[in-house]
Amino acid sequence: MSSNTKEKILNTAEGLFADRGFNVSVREIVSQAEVNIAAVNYHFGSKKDLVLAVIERRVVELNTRRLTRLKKLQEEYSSSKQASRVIPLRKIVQAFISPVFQIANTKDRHGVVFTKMLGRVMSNANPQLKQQVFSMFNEVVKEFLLELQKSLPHLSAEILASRFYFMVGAMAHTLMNQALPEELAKRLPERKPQNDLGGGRKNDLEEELISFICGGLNA
Amino acid sequence: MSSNTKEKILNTAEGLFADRGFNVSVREIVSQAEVNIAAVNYHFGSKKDLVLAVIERRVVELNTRRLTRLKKLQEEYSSSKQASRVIPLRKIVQAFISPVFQIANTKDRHGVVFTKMLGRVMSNANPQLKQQVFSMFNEVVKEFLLELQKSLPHLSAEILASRFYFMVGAMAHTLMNQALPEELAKRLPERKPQNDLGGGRKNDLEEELISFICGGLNA
DNA sequence: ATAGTATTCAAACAAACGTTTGATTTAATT
DNA sequence: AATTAAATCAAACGTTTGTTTGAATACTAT
Repeated sequence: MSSNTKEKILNTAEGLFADRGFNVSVREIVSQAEVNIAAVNYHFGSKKDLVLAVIERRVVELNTRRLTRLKKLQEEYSSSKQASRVIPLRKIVQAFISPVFQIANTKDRHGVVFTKMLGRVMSNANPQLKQQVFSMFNEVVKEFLLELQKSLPHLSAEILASRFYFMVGAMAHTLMNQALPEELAKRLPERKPQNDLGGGRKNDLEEELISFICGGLNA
Repeated sequence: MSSNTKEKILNTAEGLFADRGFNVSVREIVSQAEVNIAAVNYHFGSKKDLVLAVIERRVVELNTRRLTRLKKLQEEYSSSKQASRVIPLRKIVQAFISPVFQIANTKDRHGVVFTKMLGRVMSNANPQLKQQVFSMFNEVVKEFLLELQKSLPHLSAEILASRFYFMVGAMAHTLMNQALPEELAKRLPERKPQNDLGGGRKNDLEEELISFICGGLNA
């Protein structure tokens, strides 16, 4: 069995990137991972390549999850049994958004770390890194845009692209700071709780985000 | 008349922060501003304080613009002549979003710079900076949340806070990279142009964003 | 004009950065 | 057991970072 130094670095770096952005020093990473300072350059070549490796590991998983769900929807709604061959908007949005929260909830503690890091990626300043990461999402974005276009035929390509972009923005911002909405709520006077009887409403951020996006997409 | 060194630093720093984030070096700022390296610490104390000064200068202006528009709406709709005393949702959202684009369009070249920098602030990693900047928005957020609550009385405080948060996310992401939507549109097959006759539709990002947000808020 | 304050300047500071080195230890191969 | 390759280590490399210094210049007030 090979050493676990490489994975220790990947996991530790991911956690630090999530919390403090990609400007954490190599020294801090190796210190928390309890490995030697030279290990990063030995195993990854450079810090830049480490950043890419950390991101790519999760993006690959996210891409397959998203595409799998989309393919399943496509098969389901292309069957002749269905009255309409168009996939409902909410289903598409769910296929795009849910995998992110799935990874966050089902995995170990690294899950929520991933979502925060992903949010950091989407709003990063470095144009090089941005370009490289965006290219990782290329195929998925193309597939979802084409499918969204079928469900929203009244929208022009430009407007649909803009709204897709707003969707990504709302998602990225939500991923990056999941504690803020609760703080904001404190500034408002309390309302009578609704659906607290038998509904069992989860009131989680995921469903809220999906509803918001669907409302925005077919505004 | 006092020297313009201080303002040269503020303007140059703002442009660099917008393009490349807040990690640009002091040396690069003073080099582009054509002032001495010691000027930053002399006029602002530290780089951190420079960052805050750059941000605060614009946030103050944005806050007053937003609150002015909101107050005007409140007066307008609290007058007894109006049938309903509730401000329409879109008016509130416009009062929140439009000032950002106003500054971007009416000012000189620094306008669009400001919007990009503001987007960087909203999705910044540094928790200290985030805290300080968010406190600058405290009053405005409170005022708008209270007014939104009147226009969306069926939403609980938590859900409204979440959606307000989504709105800020979509806006911040849009401000940070205004070129991306057009690139996304290229990936879609072209549609027949609509409303190209007499409508004179501007099809600008601002109206699109507002529509998206309104759709999301009352989903 | 003179004194005093405010500003600018070249130079240097210590600290932190990513990376490299060469020796040493561990693991795999023959 | 001997040989080769892989991995880890302490130490140092050369840059870049934000900041400070003290002298020189510009401005203001008397």
